[in-house]
Amino acid sequence: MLLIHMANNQHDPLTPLFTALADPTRRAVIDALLDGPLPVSALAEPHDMALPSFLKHVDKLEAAGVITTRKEGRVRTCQLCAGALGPAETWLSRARDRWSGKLDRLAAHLDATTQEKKQ
Amino acid sequence: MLLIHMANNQHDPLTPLFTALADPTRRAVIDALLDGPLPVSALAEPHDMALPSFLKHVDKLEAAGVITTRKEGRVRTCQLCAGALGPAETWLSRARDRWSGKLDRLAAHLDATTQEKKQ
DNA sequence: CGCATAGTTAGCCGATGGGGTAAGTTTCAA
DNA sequence: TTGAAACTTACCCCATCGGCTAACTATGCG
Repeated sequence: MLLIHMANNQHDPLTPLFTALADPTRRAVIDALLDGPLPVSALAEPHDMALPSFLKHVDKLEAAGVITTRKEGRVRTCQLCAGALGPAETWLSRARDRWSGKLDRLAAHLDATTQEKKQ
Repeated sequence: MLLIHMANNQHDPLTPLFTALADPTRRAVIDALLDGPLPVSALAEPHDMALPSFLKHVDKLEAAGVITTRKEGRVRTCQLCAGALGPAETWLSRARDRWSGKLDRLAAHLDATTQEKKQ
């Protein structure tokens, strides 16, 4: 089936993307980076967590393509990837569109039924 | 800190929501339900998976508040909850807004700098 | 040089995730 | 009343997740 094929497709960006978003720490990191690039230590500071634990989140965000990092000297600076969240937003808005379309068709059907009964 | 407090907050709907979306099988279920309610067996049919395994996905979608189910006789019918995906879409669109706002401010700053150099 | 800073690597831990089987329950229909 | 259909429950399996500590590397600074 089509859906299954798509789901098994290696190029599906949605699973790692939604997985990246499914953690409060990682969402907070994204949130912090919306104001501009930051080094790992600055990102980690508000989180009551050991650095290696925090680094796993950073690595996961990078693996999901949500952020990029570059190292200058000792400092690893993290930056959001423009448009990285797009596929997630697109999937959700398409779902909403199909859903409201279905509600419209339901309304149309009810109208038609009402018309029939009036006849 | 504010972010930390929000993250620990029990009422955060985003983590279960994004978690629900972070699996291709569950996204396919949502997709199927966009055309209207369906019984579990009909939902499960296209997926090459044992029913108890599939049921776990249904349960997780229900726990995340994405779907509701009601049982009539032997048949458990699943239905999307209207607006359930809203918080996810809202979070993403707010992120996009802040991101583009930041780009606007950057552009403004570059403009100002250019003006200064011209003086 | 010597020491602090900023990451990194390696490995441990308990919990959860996504799959499976086997067997039980409830309902419908012949 | 018997049997199939449609779940449901109870368990097992192994991989991954999200946290930890300890020890290591590499860079900047006085």
